[in-house]
Amino acid sequence: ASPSLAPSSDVKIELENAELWRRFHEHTTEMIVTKTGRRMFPTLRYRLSGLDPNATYAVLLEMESVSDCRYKFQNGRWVVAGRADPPPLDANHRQGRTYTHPDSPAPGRIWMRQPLSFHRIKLTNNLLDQNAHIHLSSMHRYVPRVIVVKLHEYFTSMPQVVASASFPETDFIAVTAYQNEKVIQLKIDHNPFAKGFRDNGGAER
Amino acid sequence: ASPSLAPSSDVKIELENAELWRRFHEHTTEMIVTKTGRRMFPTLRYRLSGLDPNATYAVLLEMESVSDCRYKFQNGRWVVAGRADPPPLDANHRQGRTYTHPDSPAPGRIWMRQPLSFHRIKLTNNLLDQNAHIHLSSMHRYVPRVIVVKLHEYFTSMPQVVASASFPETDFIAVTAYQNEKVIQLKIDHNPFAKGFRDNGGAER
DNA sequence: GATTTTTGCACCTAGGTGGAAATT
DNA sequence: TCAATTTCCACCTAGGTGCAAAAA
Repeated sequence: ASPSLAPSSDVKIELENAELWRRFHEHTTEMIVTKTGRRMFPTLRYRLSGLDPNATYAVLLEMESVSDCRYKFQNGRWVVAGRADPPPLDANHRQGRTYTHPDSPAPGRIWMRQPLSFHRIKLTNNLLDQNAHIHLSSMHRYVPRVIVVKLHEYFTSMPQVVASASFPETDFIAVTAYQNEKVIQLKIDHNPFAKGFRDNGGAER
Repeated sequence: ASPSLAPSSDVKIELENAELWRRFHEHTTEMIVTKTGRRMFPTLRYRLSGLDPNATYAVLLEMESVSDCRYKFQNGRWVVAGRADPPPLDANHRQGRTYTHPDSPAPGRIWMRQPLSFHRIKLTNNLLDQNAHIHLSSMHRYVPRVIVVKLHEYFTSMPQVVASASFPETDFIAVTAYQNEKVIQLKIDHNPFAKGFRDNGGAER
């Protein structure tokens, strides 16, 4: 139970709130993208272990394209609708799908102390957006990959990827408006910011 | 007007919102300290120039004790009330008066791009507070000092202080409740969060 | 037409104010 | 009694929701 110095191969990444993600995944998760950037719900939360408590790490999140297809929602189901659009490039000629966790860089001890949350991450469909948001194409599928990078005395030698993981239940389709009512209901039921849309259901008061 | 590579001695630190600070200073600035931590108003805002755009820096803020005295507010004035209490030590046996700007470490280019703000800093009188707040003693005087540290390849050699500055107009007395009505009025008039206490003054509704 | 995107909104969460009363 | 501190509060700022209508 006490933390120990482990070789890189023992670095472990776990999805903290996997159960909630599975409830969405069951109905095909949708995430809103907007011009100004929209947070994800559920939030991506991971637990790290096996890091060197005193070494310095950065943690990245990358949105990986899951298929070569474009999708549409038809007759209550998501179906393929042709080949994927080519990934658009931003002003810096990059795909802009990588996000650095704001606590980076930090010692392993800090990363392992408590689950790390990507709640501040924002998804956008606006290529001109410069606010470090993640650029995605609507109606395309993605899966988040978390990447742990060890920094060797910062810049003296190349950073080294010591672990990376993507969880199938966190796969989602980017949309500009929700398509599936079941997904909407799960968002309303579980996201505190959507409380205003909940039925009060019971005989309270 | 174009940024240039300057030797450390040309690093410049300016107080961004000096005029507002002077209006408070005129009446002796007071800052509230609480158990849970209270923000400062006015906010400390500085402008940096003359850094190496590509070198890595951290920016710190330290609260320096200004006098050996304890103060009290009597007959509408701040007067000396004996010798200062010894600075209490926190659980880590440190005075806990240094705050690292959350953007640290970052390249000089980033620090110079826009004024840097310490609006998230919180003052506390609670020694058990572990939330990286600044510990101060009520009824004592302090002046904030901003310190720019150059990080040489992170940990390979000692960090080097390349500049530091404290501005007399940012001097203040820590209090648990405001003493001077003029200071209260300036806070209410200028802090957006205190808008609820403003007289609507005009003939509006 | 039909589908996809944008905009403005009421309704929330989250948390920063000084006042006033209670406490130390 | 007095001075200093703590607690709770109404009233704000700031910004995250899905909805509905409008626009593309």
